[in-house]
Amino acid sequence: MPHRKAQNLEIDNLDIQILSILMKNATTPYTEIAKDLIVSGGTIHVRMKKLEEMGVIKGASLEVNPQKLGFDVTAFLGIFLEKGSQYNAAVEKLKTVNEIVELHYTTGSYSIFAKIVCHDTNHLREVLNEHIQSVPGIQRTETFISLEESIKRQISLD
Amino acid sequence: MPHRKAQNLEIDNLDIQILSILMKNATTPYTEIAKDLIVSGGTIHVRMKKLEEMGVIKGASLEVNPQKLGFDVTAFLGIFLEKGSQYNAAVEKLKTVNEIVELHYTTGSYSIFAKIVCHDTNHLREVLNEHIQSVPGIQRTETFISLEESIKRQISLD
DNA sequence: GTTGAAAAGTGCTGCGA
DNA sequence: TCGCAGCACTTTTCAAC
Repeated sequence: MPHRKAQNLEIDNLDIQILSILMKNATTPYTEIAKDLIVSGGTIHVRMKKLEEMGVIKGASLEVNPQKLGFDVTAFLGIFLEKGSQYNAAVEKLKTVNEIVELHYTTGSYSIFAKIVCHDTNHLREVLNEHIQSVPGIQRTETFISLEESIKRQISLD
Repeated sequence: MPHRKAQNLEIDNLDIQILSILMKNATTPYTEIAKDLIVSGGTIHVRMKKLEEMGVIKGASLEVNPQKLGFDVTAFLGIFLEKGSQYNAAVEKLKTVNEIVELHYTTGSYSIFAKIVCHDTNHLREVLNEHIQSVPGIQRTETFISLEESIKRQISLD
């Protein structure tokens, strides 16, 4: 097996600054970032490639406004499992429920914590009754409907 | 005031298909989308501009892996307020807490529901004690630490 | 509203320091 | 390892359908 190509796998201050700019606006041109940070465009490119290889960058995604697309109800679900060992099987079932956008295995009162986006309250009730509470192992759920999303942002690297 | 420029402000099937592709990978070139949907590149551009003006598209953001940047602890907080009327004042204070990435005004047991990302459990405790529980109007909080994020995706438009 | 091509700008790949 | 310059590609614009 050949020796792995030596390369710097640490994240330095320049990397952090690049990420910080792109996390606010992923469409910022490399040339503009380069100008701001007083380095060449090629350097930005090399750093981005390194960060991608390291797995720091998972990709870029388009942020849409769900309400404008007819998704008016965002809710959080606390899910109780009969036994913790049923987690993996339950998650596999829940992955097929498209309305679930986020799902965590958590400490505290609930076993599973999920975020769900639906068209309206009827749609929410339908998903809860027909697709979630029917999953084997799921005992009961508690629903928290979001009336207002006041903060939505990325982690700050500063 | 001049007459507003007439333009189609409805979202049709083509718009949905464009959004669907870009929500999976925001870096897909317009030319490739155009080829897939059998329209010209110019059309994709016009539609995207319309969707931006309509506020359907909020922007594009880089997805990073928080763990690789030293953020190992994700948690959800259920926050109890003394009075619901203190919501706005409390949110203003909480906006200054950088570790909070998402905050909702919810129905159910809690008044406020927040998602928080920290370096480690000590950092989490510090933020809770010093920056959150000290906010006027906040009575107490319940913490759910995420041990595993099993689902993280966007809403499906299909 | 859509098309197709031209113009402007960006991303990528060597070579040199 | 970084910076510069040329090439390939994408985005953007615009006249015409």
